[in-house]
Amino acid sequence: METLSHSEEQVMTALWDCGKPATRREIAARLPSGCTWADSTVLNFLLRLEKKHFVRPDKQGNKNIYTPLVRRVTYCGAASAAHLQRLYGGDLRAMLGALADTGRVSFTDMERLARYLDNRAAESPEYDYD
Amino acid sequence: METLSHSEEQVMTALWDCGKPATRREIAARLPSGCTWADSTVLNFLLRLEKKHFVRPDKQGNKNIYTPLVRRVTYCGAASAAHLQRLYGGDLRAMLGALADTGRVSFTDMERLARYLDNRAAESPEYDYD
DNA sequence: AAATATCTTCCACAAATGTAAAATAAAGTA
DNA sequence: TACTTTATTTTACATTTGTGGAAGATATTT
Repeated sequence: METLSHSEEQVMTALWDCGKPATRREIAARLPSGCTWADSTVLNFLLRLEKKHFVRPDKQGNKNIYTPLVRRVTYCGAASAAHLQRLYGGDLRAMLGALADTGRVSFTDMERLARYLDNRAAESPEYDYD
Repeated sequence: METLSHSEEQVMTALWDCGKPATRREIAARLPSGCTWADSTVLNFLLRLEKKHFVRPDKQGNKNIYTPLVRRVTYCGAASAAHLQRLYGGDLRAMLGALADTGRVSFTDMERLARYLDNRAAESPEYDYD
């Protein structure tokens, strides 16, 4: 799969967050609060995402409605797998440990996660492929 | 913290993997197997890492011995937190789900992880900061 | 010492990225 | 219809990244 820059990822994330095809204004509204990009900057990223076949713009009058062409879980899964490989050699526990140490992922989060994984384990034998 | 490019991250990862200060040859030997970088490419990345204060080269005769100046867990934790925020709005479960769906992280891995988290929860009350 | 092999640093250059102004087009409005 | 607003597309340009050759410095061998 084609790769995205961090900025492009943020725009895709905003679009995915919209939950349905969206205009550039709706997308911009979902960008992280601190974001100060000019209108044309956002539009330009959308152009580049179109070139990379990540979105399709549909003309509605003079406006564009953007539809994601890649599923979030597909792209993000691949990106996270690459990240995991590059930084931790694929060791998931190492990543979780590093995240915990930042303090930005709390013990409570981890606990919830553990419960989630336990459930997933119990209910989803289809993931047993190794 | 200063940010690194993917290539620079790979070089840092290789250095961290060495477990101790290392020469550029030792570092290069730890790069992912498929890597075809020319010698001067690796050296150049090390130069850039030096500019960014991620490594310190100590001359040993004409050779350089490179020492990491940033702890792996520090950099990787921050990088992963940023990744998590950018792609999943900070939702760790979403990331784990996406990873599981790639098939590159197996159910067994997840199970092991769940046990690890449970233990961490039991043994490390110092992580209870929220 | 001369020749040879190693190392590192400097330079170069194309491609990608971040950022946005200028140009163009379409739509709404006085 | 002429003016104003809003959208999109083009173009621009500095910075960073990926990649490695050329040049300079040090050591090793004959």
